[in-house]
Amino acid sequence: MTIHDVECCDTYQVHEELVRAVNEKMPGEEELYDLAELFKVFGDSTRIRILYVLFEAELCVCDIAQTLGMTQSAISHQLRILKQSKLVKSRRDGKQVFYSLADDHVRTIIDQGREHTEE
Amino acid sequence: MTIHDVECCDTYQVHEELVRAVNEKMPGEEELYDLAELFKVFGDSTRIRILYVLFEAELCVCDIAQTLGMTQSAISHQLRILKQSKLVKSRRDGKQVFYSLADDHVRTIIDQGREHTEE
DNA sequence: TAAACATATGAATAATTGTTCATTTGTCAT
DNA sequence: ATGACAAATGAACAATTATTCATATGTTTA
Repeated sequence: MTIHDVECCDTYQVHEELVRAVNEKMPGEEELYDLAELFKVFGDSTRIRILYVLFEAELCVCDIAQTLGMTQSAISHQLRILKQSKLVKSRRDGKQVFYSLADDHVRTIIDQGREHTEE
Repeated sequence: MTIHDVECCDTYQVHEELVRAVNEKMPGEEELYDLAELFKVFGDSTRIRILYVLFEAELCVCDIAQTLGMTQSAISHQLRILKQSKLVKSRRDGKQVFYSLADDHVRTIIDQGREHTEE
């Protein structure tokens, strides 16, 4: 019985090895937070729809809004969140700002999610 | 100019092909909703921590609660959400209920998320 | 410089969500 | 059956969040 053992379910069990393995592989608090934040970004259907649109082409805010039938403001707010998470990048061309996917993780993550939901 | 064209950014542009491609590849409303729901589940650090614990072993509710230093009720509520999303499965053994990962999508999705956040 | 347009942003509101507390349900041992 | 323990659940509260509206910023053209 060591200090790492856990009293649980009214019986003493030797959890030492488990607790060590978990602590070893569990990301630190900050990374866990960042990870949850990232998935939160995918956890909104408006943002997912924006990403699906950007799968097809680089588009300005106005085009995205029109394609999805939402207001410019709503889309702009969501694009800011997507950009902060580095899922999309932007490029200004005159009055317009064009958005595109930042990298291929976006597709992979969404594809994995779809694989899961389709089962 | 067809009915599918979009007036946007004060100029008429031919978006017909784009709109068609988007509509073709964009999942239906229900699947988009399910997809967002799935990612929402990953969008909470408590649930991610639970999944990391289950990466190591099948555990009862009480063990998970002790390992994470949270109440049985809080963990139970979250396990219900994880189970509804088919990310974990459960097995009763006497008074205890043991939880484990439902499939390997969980690891893949979390790994992809980590890859993105670590860049 | 002024007007017009595209985008960004702040405040407000409604809706959603995680945790706690109290209680219930299910199972085992006596 | 009764008491004890593990887990599940409902209600309540605090915190977070998506959209709307109004307005500000940045860019181009006249």
